[in-house]
Order: sequence, then structure tokens, then C-alpha cells
Amino acid sequence: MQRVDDPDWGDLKTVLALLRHGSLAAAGQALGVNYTTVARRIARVEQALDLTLFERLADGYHPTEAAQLIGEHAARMEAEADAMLRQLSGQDSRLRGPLVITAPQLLIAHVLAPVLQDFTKAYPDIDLHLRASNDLLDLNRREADLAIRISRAPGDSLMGRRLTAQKSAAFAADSYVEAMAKAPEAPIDWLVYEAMAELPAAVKAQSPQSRIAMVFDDMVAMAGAAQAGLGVVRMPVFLGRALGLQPLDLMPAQPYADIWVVAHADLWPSAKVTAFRQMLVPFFKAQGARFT
Amino acid sequence: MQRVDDPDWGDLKTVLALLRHGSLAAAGQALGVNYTTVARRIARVEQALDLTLFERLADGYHPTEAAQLIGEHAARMEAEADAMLRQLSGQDSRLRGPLVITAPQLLIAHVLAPVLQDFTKAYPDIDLHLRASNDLLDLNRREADLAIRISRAPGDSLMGRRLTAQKSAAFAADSYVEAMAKAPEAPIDWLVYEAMAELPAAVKAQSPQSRIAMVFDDMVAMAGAAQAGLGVVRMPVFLGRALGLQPLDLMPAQPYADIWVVAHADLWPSAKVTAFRQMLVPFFKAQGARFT
DNA sequence: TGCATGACATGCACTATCGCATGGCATGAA
DNA sequence: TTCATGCCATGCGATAGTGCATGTCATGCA
Repeated sequence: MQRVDDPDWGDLKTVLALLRHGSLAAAGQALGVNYTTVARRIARVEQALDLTLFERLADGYHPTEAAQLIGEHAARMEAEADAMLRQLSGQDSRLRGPLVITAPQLLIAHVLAPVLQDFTKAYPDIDLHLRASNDLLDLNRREADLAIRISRAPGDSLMGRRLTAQKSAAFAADSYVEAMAKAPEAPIDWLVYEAMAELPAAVKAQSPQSRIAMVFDDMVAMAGAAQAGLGVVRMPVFLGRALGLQPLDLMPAQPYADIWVVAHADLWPSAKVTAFRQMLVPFFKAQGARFT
Repeated sequence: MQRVDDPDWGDLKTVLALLRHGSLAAAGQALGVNYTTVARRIARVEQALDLTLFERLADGYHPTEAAQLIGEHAARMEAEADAMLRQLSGQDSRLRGPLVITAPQLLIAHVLAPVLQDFTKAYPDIDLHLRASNDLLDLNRREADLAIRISRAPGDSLMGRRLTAQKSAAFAADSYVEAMAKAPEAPIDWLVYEAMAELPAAVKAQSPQSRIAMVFDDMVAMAGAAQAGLGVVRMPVFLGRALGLQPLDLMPAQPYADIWVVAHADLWPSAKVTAFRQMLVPFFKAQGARFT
């Protein structure tokens, strides 16, 4: 008679982590525990259910069908737990404790930094965490409480408020501008962002000697290349100015995606998120000129 | 800066148990742990969330609104975990491990006992657990894998198969029958079951001296009283016969609720439940005469 | 063939968690 | 009042769970 107990809910979470991350080590890292602990918890669930959940093969743990089934249910348990935590945070009327904010690196570095400083001074009991990332973190899964995003993010359960409109323009480093002046007929090297890897029609018409020299998948890298004088970039005007680049007359200023503050509807009304929003909105209003 | 971690899922289950059972001791018993453990887990969740979930008053722990919110979500997590366990069991094609069966005490004692014995002999690796109870255990929550019930139980997600029809009739102990014969005009004392606390119309018409002497909320107690010669009972015929009571001609045999075998749809196809059903059905077919 | 890498198994020492025993503090009955 | 009961707090020894160090085994690259 083998012992058949209900498995511990925490162990189910571990099964889910192993399914998602594929190896004991990766799952352990995600859970913040040693990978041996993951192995032991998996073994414990298997014993409790009297079932094999993972085949131990030479290249790692391979899930069985039963493990998949557990994973589907555990994922729904996780969604429930996440919703719970969001609702608790949303109801929280205290201005203390953690607040996790995510925004693109360049926006933090060149625009948001002063607001962040003001905010931590105004609310010293709030423990502000920053996740600088271009990835759209999952606000449903509470990877962040609040996001500042360029372009409003899709998502049913999210709320947002537009902070400012933006325009983009062509910029280059001083050195590149000088070189262009010396050789007006030479080709113009453009550095472009992968997400919009075409030159605007206006550029092609006005400066037919334009050509795409490099394509970047990362805006930080592209900004660095522009500063080093590798060519002309099209970027939001706030960024070109902040990087000390010169605006060029190769194209008219074009509309660019707006800047939004976004949060899950559950968290939107919470005291901390509200306080942060109420500092952001006037800040962007005052700084509006930098973006257009 | 207080430590704000995601609470352990197992600890959420503990919050749910405390909400449901009202005291540390009761929750601890339900979870199979010491009540001090419950207290410590509650404290741990409160610390993780930086929230008071229960007010410690002189008469015990009183939940706050936040605790109620957690309870609602934890209940859904539990439903998910239960569904998972049901589906895993339902897919189980092995004839070993635990099988929990519930049935009314009297049915087990006087009818089912031999099937149970045959079953354990035929499937020695199945670890048969019996929960003799008149309560309708919650098959959704896996309080039992399979139920044998008098009258088909309501419930969306349950499946059932009728084992036999039944009739009820009037019975009394030999001693009471003798007393009736000696004093034919004396009042007839009926012992009735709470759930059907009226005498049938046929009885009133045929034996107007009938009266209700006692009302029972428990069929076992009523059976005992009848055996002790306290009066006449109306009960399923299998039971009157099994108890050695004499059938009386005070009323015609009446239809009584059928006997069903019932299980959750998820578990219905599992090997163990199927095996048990396949032993029950011919057994009741062979014994059909006992019930009508 | 040798070497580095990634994934897991195993054994040991540590620490967090647990159960138990004791004690306090209300409430209600004798 | 006195006693019994139910509920919880606290402290201590036992235990189960954890992290770390070490070892094995495949795979892939040079």
C-alpha cells in the first residue's frame, strides 16, 4: 500500500516551473531555489500521486502526459493566485511597500530619471523597483505593477493614460554632419531599427542617395552607433536631443508612437500606482516641448 | 523595507481552511497538522503580504476583508486542484492504489458486505476505503471516488447507473406483532423517518387507529427501535428482512427510491471505478428479489 | 582523442519548520 | 466562587527540507 496523499500546492507550482523552463536548473532559478530542491519536489509529487511525471533521460527531464495535465491546471491556479495578489494590491490604500515599474531603458535614462528621484523623495516609504526593459513585461502576471510604454500596449485587462504625443526626426552626430557637408553628393548612411526597417518615402524623394547601412534590433545599440558617427538615424526627437545629436533636414518631423502609462485594471486604483501617475502626468505636460 | 514575497500556495490553502473551520484547532485537524502550524502559516502569509488577515480576539481568529478575498481565490485554486486529481484518477488504467467508496451504513452492513469482500479478493492491490455515512459526500471535492446512494443524487457533473428498484413495506418485531394480535383494537405505534414524517394515505384508511409514536432523524436508530419492539416502521423491504422483522399487512408495498451507483464524470471511466461497477451490477441483478 | 559544457544524482551539514508540552485568558456552568 | 472548556501564545527538542560540494554521464567542439 503506497502512500497516496494529495500533493502539496507548492510542489504543483514546481512542476509548472519545470514544464516551463525545461531543466531542473532553469526551474530552480525561476523559483529561487537550488535545482536539487526542484528534483526532490518533483519526486515528492510523483510519490504522492503514484505516477511518473517526468522521464529521466540523458538530456534532462521529459514530461509525461500526466505532467502536461498537471501543468494546465497549475497554470490556472497560478492565474488565480496572480489575480488575488493584484486585487489585494489594488485595494491597498497605503503609500508604502514595493512598487515595480517597467520602462524602456532609454526613456528611463533620458526622461524619467528626475521623476523617479522626486517620487522616492515624496514617498520615502515606497520601495521603488525599476525593470528597464524593452520587453513588454506581463502585467497580468505581475512582472510589474506599472509600465511606461511607447505605444499603448495591447491587452484586455489593462488600463492606460496617454502621457504625450511624440514626433520622430533624422539625427546624426556632429562628425557625420561635417562629413556630409564636405561631400554633399556622397551616399547617406542610415542606421535603422528592425521594427521599422524602411526609409520614409519623404527621405527617398528628397535624398535619393540615401541607403540603409545597418539594421539594429536594439535601440540602445543604435543610439550608440549614431553617437559614434556611423550614420543618420531616425528616432524620437527627445532621444536625439538628449544624446546631443544634430537634427537634420532630410525629412519632415513625423508622428511617432505616443507615450503611455499602463497598468492592470486591478492595480490602476491602488494608492501607489495612483500616486505615481499623478506625478507623471504633470511632468510630461511640463516637458511636452521635448517630444515634438 | 519589509519583506514582501509571494505567499506560498500551501499557506493559501491554510488560510482557506481557517476561514472554513473558524478556529486554529479545527483548521489544523482538517489539514492534518498541529494548530500551532496553522497559526505560524497564517503569520507567514500576513508577513509576506504585509497585511492583517485575521484579528486575534479573545474568542479566536476573525477574518478581515483581505482574508475573505484570499479565500475566494484559494477556493477556486482548490477547485482546480480537485479537478486535476479527478482527471488524473479518471485516466488511471491501473487496478491498484486507493479507491474510496461511500454508502449508507445499513446498505453496507446488510447488502454490500459480500461484494466488498469479493472485490478485495479479486483486486488485492486495490486499497479499498469505506466511508459509511448518510451524508452525501462531495464527489466533486473527492471526498469519495464512488457512491452508492438511495435515490440518484443531484449534481451536474455526476454520472450514475441504477442498480435496482426498491419497494418499502411495514415491518415490526415479533414481540410487537404478538402484542398487536392480543389487542387488535389498540392504537398502532408507528416509528417514522424524519424525511418522510407522514403516514401513507393507505395506512390511515386501512388502520385508522395508527398514530405516530416517534420521529427519527437516523435510520440506524429507527431500525434499532423497531427491533426492540417499539412499534411499526415503514422501511425498504431488504432492510426489514435483513433485520429479522415481520412484514405486516397494514399497507401495500410501495415504490421506494431506487439504488444507484454514482461517480463524478471524470472518475467514471477509471479502471478501479469501472471494476467496482462491473462487480456491483450483476450482484444487484442476482439479488433483485430482495428489494421488491 | 581530449576537453569543455550542460544536465542530473548523491551525500552531508545546516536551518526552517513542525509537534508537543506548558501556561494564560476568556466564557459559562455548578 | 470554583471548576471545566475552548481558544490561543510561547518555548524547546525532533525532523524534514534545503543548499552546497562532488561525481557521473552524455553531447559537441577542436
